[in-house]
Amino acid sequence: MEAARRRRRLALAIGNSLRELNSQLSLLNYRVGAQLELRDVDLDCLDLIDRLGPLTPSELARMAGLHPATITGILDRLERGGWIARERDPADRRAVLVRIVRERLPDLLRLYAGMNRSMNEIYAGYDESELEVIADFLSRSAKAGRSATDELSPS
Amino acid sequence: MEAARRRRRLALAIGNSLRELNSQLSLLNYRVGAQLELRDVDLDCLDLIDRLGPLTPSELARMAGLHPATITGILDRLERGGWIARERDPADRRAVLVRIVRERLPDLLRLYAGMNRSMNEIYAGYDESELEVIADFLSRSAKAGRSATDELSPS
DNA sequence: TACATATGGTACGACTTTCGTAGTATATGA
DNA sequence: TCATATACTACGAAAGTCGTACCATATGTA
Repeated sequence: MEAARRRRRLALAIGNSLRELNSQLSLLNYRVGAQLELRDVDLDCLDLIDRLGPLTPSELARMAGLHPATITGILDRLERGGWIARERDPADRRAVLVRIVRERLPDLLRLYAGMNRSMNEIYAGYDESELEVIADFLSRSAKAGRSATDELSPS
Repeated sequence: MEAARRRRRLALAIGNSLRELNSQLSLLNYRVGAQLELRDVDLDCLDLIDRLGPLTPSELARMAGLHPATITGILDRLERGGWIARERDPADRRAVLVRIVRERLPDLLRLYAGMNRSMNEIYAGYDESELEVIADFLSRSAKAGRSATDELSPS
């Protein structure tokens, strides 16, 4: 069947692009981190803190798959740079709540400005239904990534 | 304009999914690396070696944005695990050519099997023209990532 | 050819990061 | 009230990173 072969070829192309995109975004994060004197794992954590709101170091450790003591070091660096703040949890005074310092965010976004501009240009080339297909695909893929990761972890 | 707002919302959703996908794939790589007693940077390099064929440590250092001496350590780990082989370049006997050991690849792919299965299920939900849109989008995004990274590097 | 200079890779050592363990503070349950 | 569990971090050992130096080889010049 000719159609099946075309589909296989497309799936392969998607997989390769996904791999390369992942590789490029990792490298971009690495470079951004270097500019800010942060490690890429620091930026990963900062992203999680931004997306998942104020959370405790333990939760962050679980989400990032890192040892709690490692998180301490990462938070030390992020705090020293003024990217996050550590606050006591009023409900549980053993716990610490990590929150992002929003005033500092523009300094980070500035470094992603080039990427954002390019992405906006790319969006402009698609009509609304195509954008919906893309959004849907990415959302499903992210979910697939989450499941695959969970399967691998011995938790 | 209603349409413009819908487009903005879709662009935002795509950006968020992309961010989360990147985060998830990084985490997946990290977990896969842990299973193989490799660092995630090792896997990044292995991926580059796989995609860009046999290359020298210097080229790899440039592609990965790492110090040449760091590459030595990474290659040592990869070689010790049997993932790559170092060979003298017949054309330039100072140089070393790093090539991937294909026989060892299944051990790596096995760990990505869950992700691959999920992705295949996702592909199955789209028709051919939709897959083309997705492939095109990802390819452009990867290229955008490459440009954005190059802009940030002081090379 | 002979020599100076440039380049590729790695060994070495200083510095940093990571993570297992232990310790302190607080919470929970009997 | 006391025992136990949990949250976080300090500390130290082990590993990773990277600037420098070094050796081998290549390239350019006389």
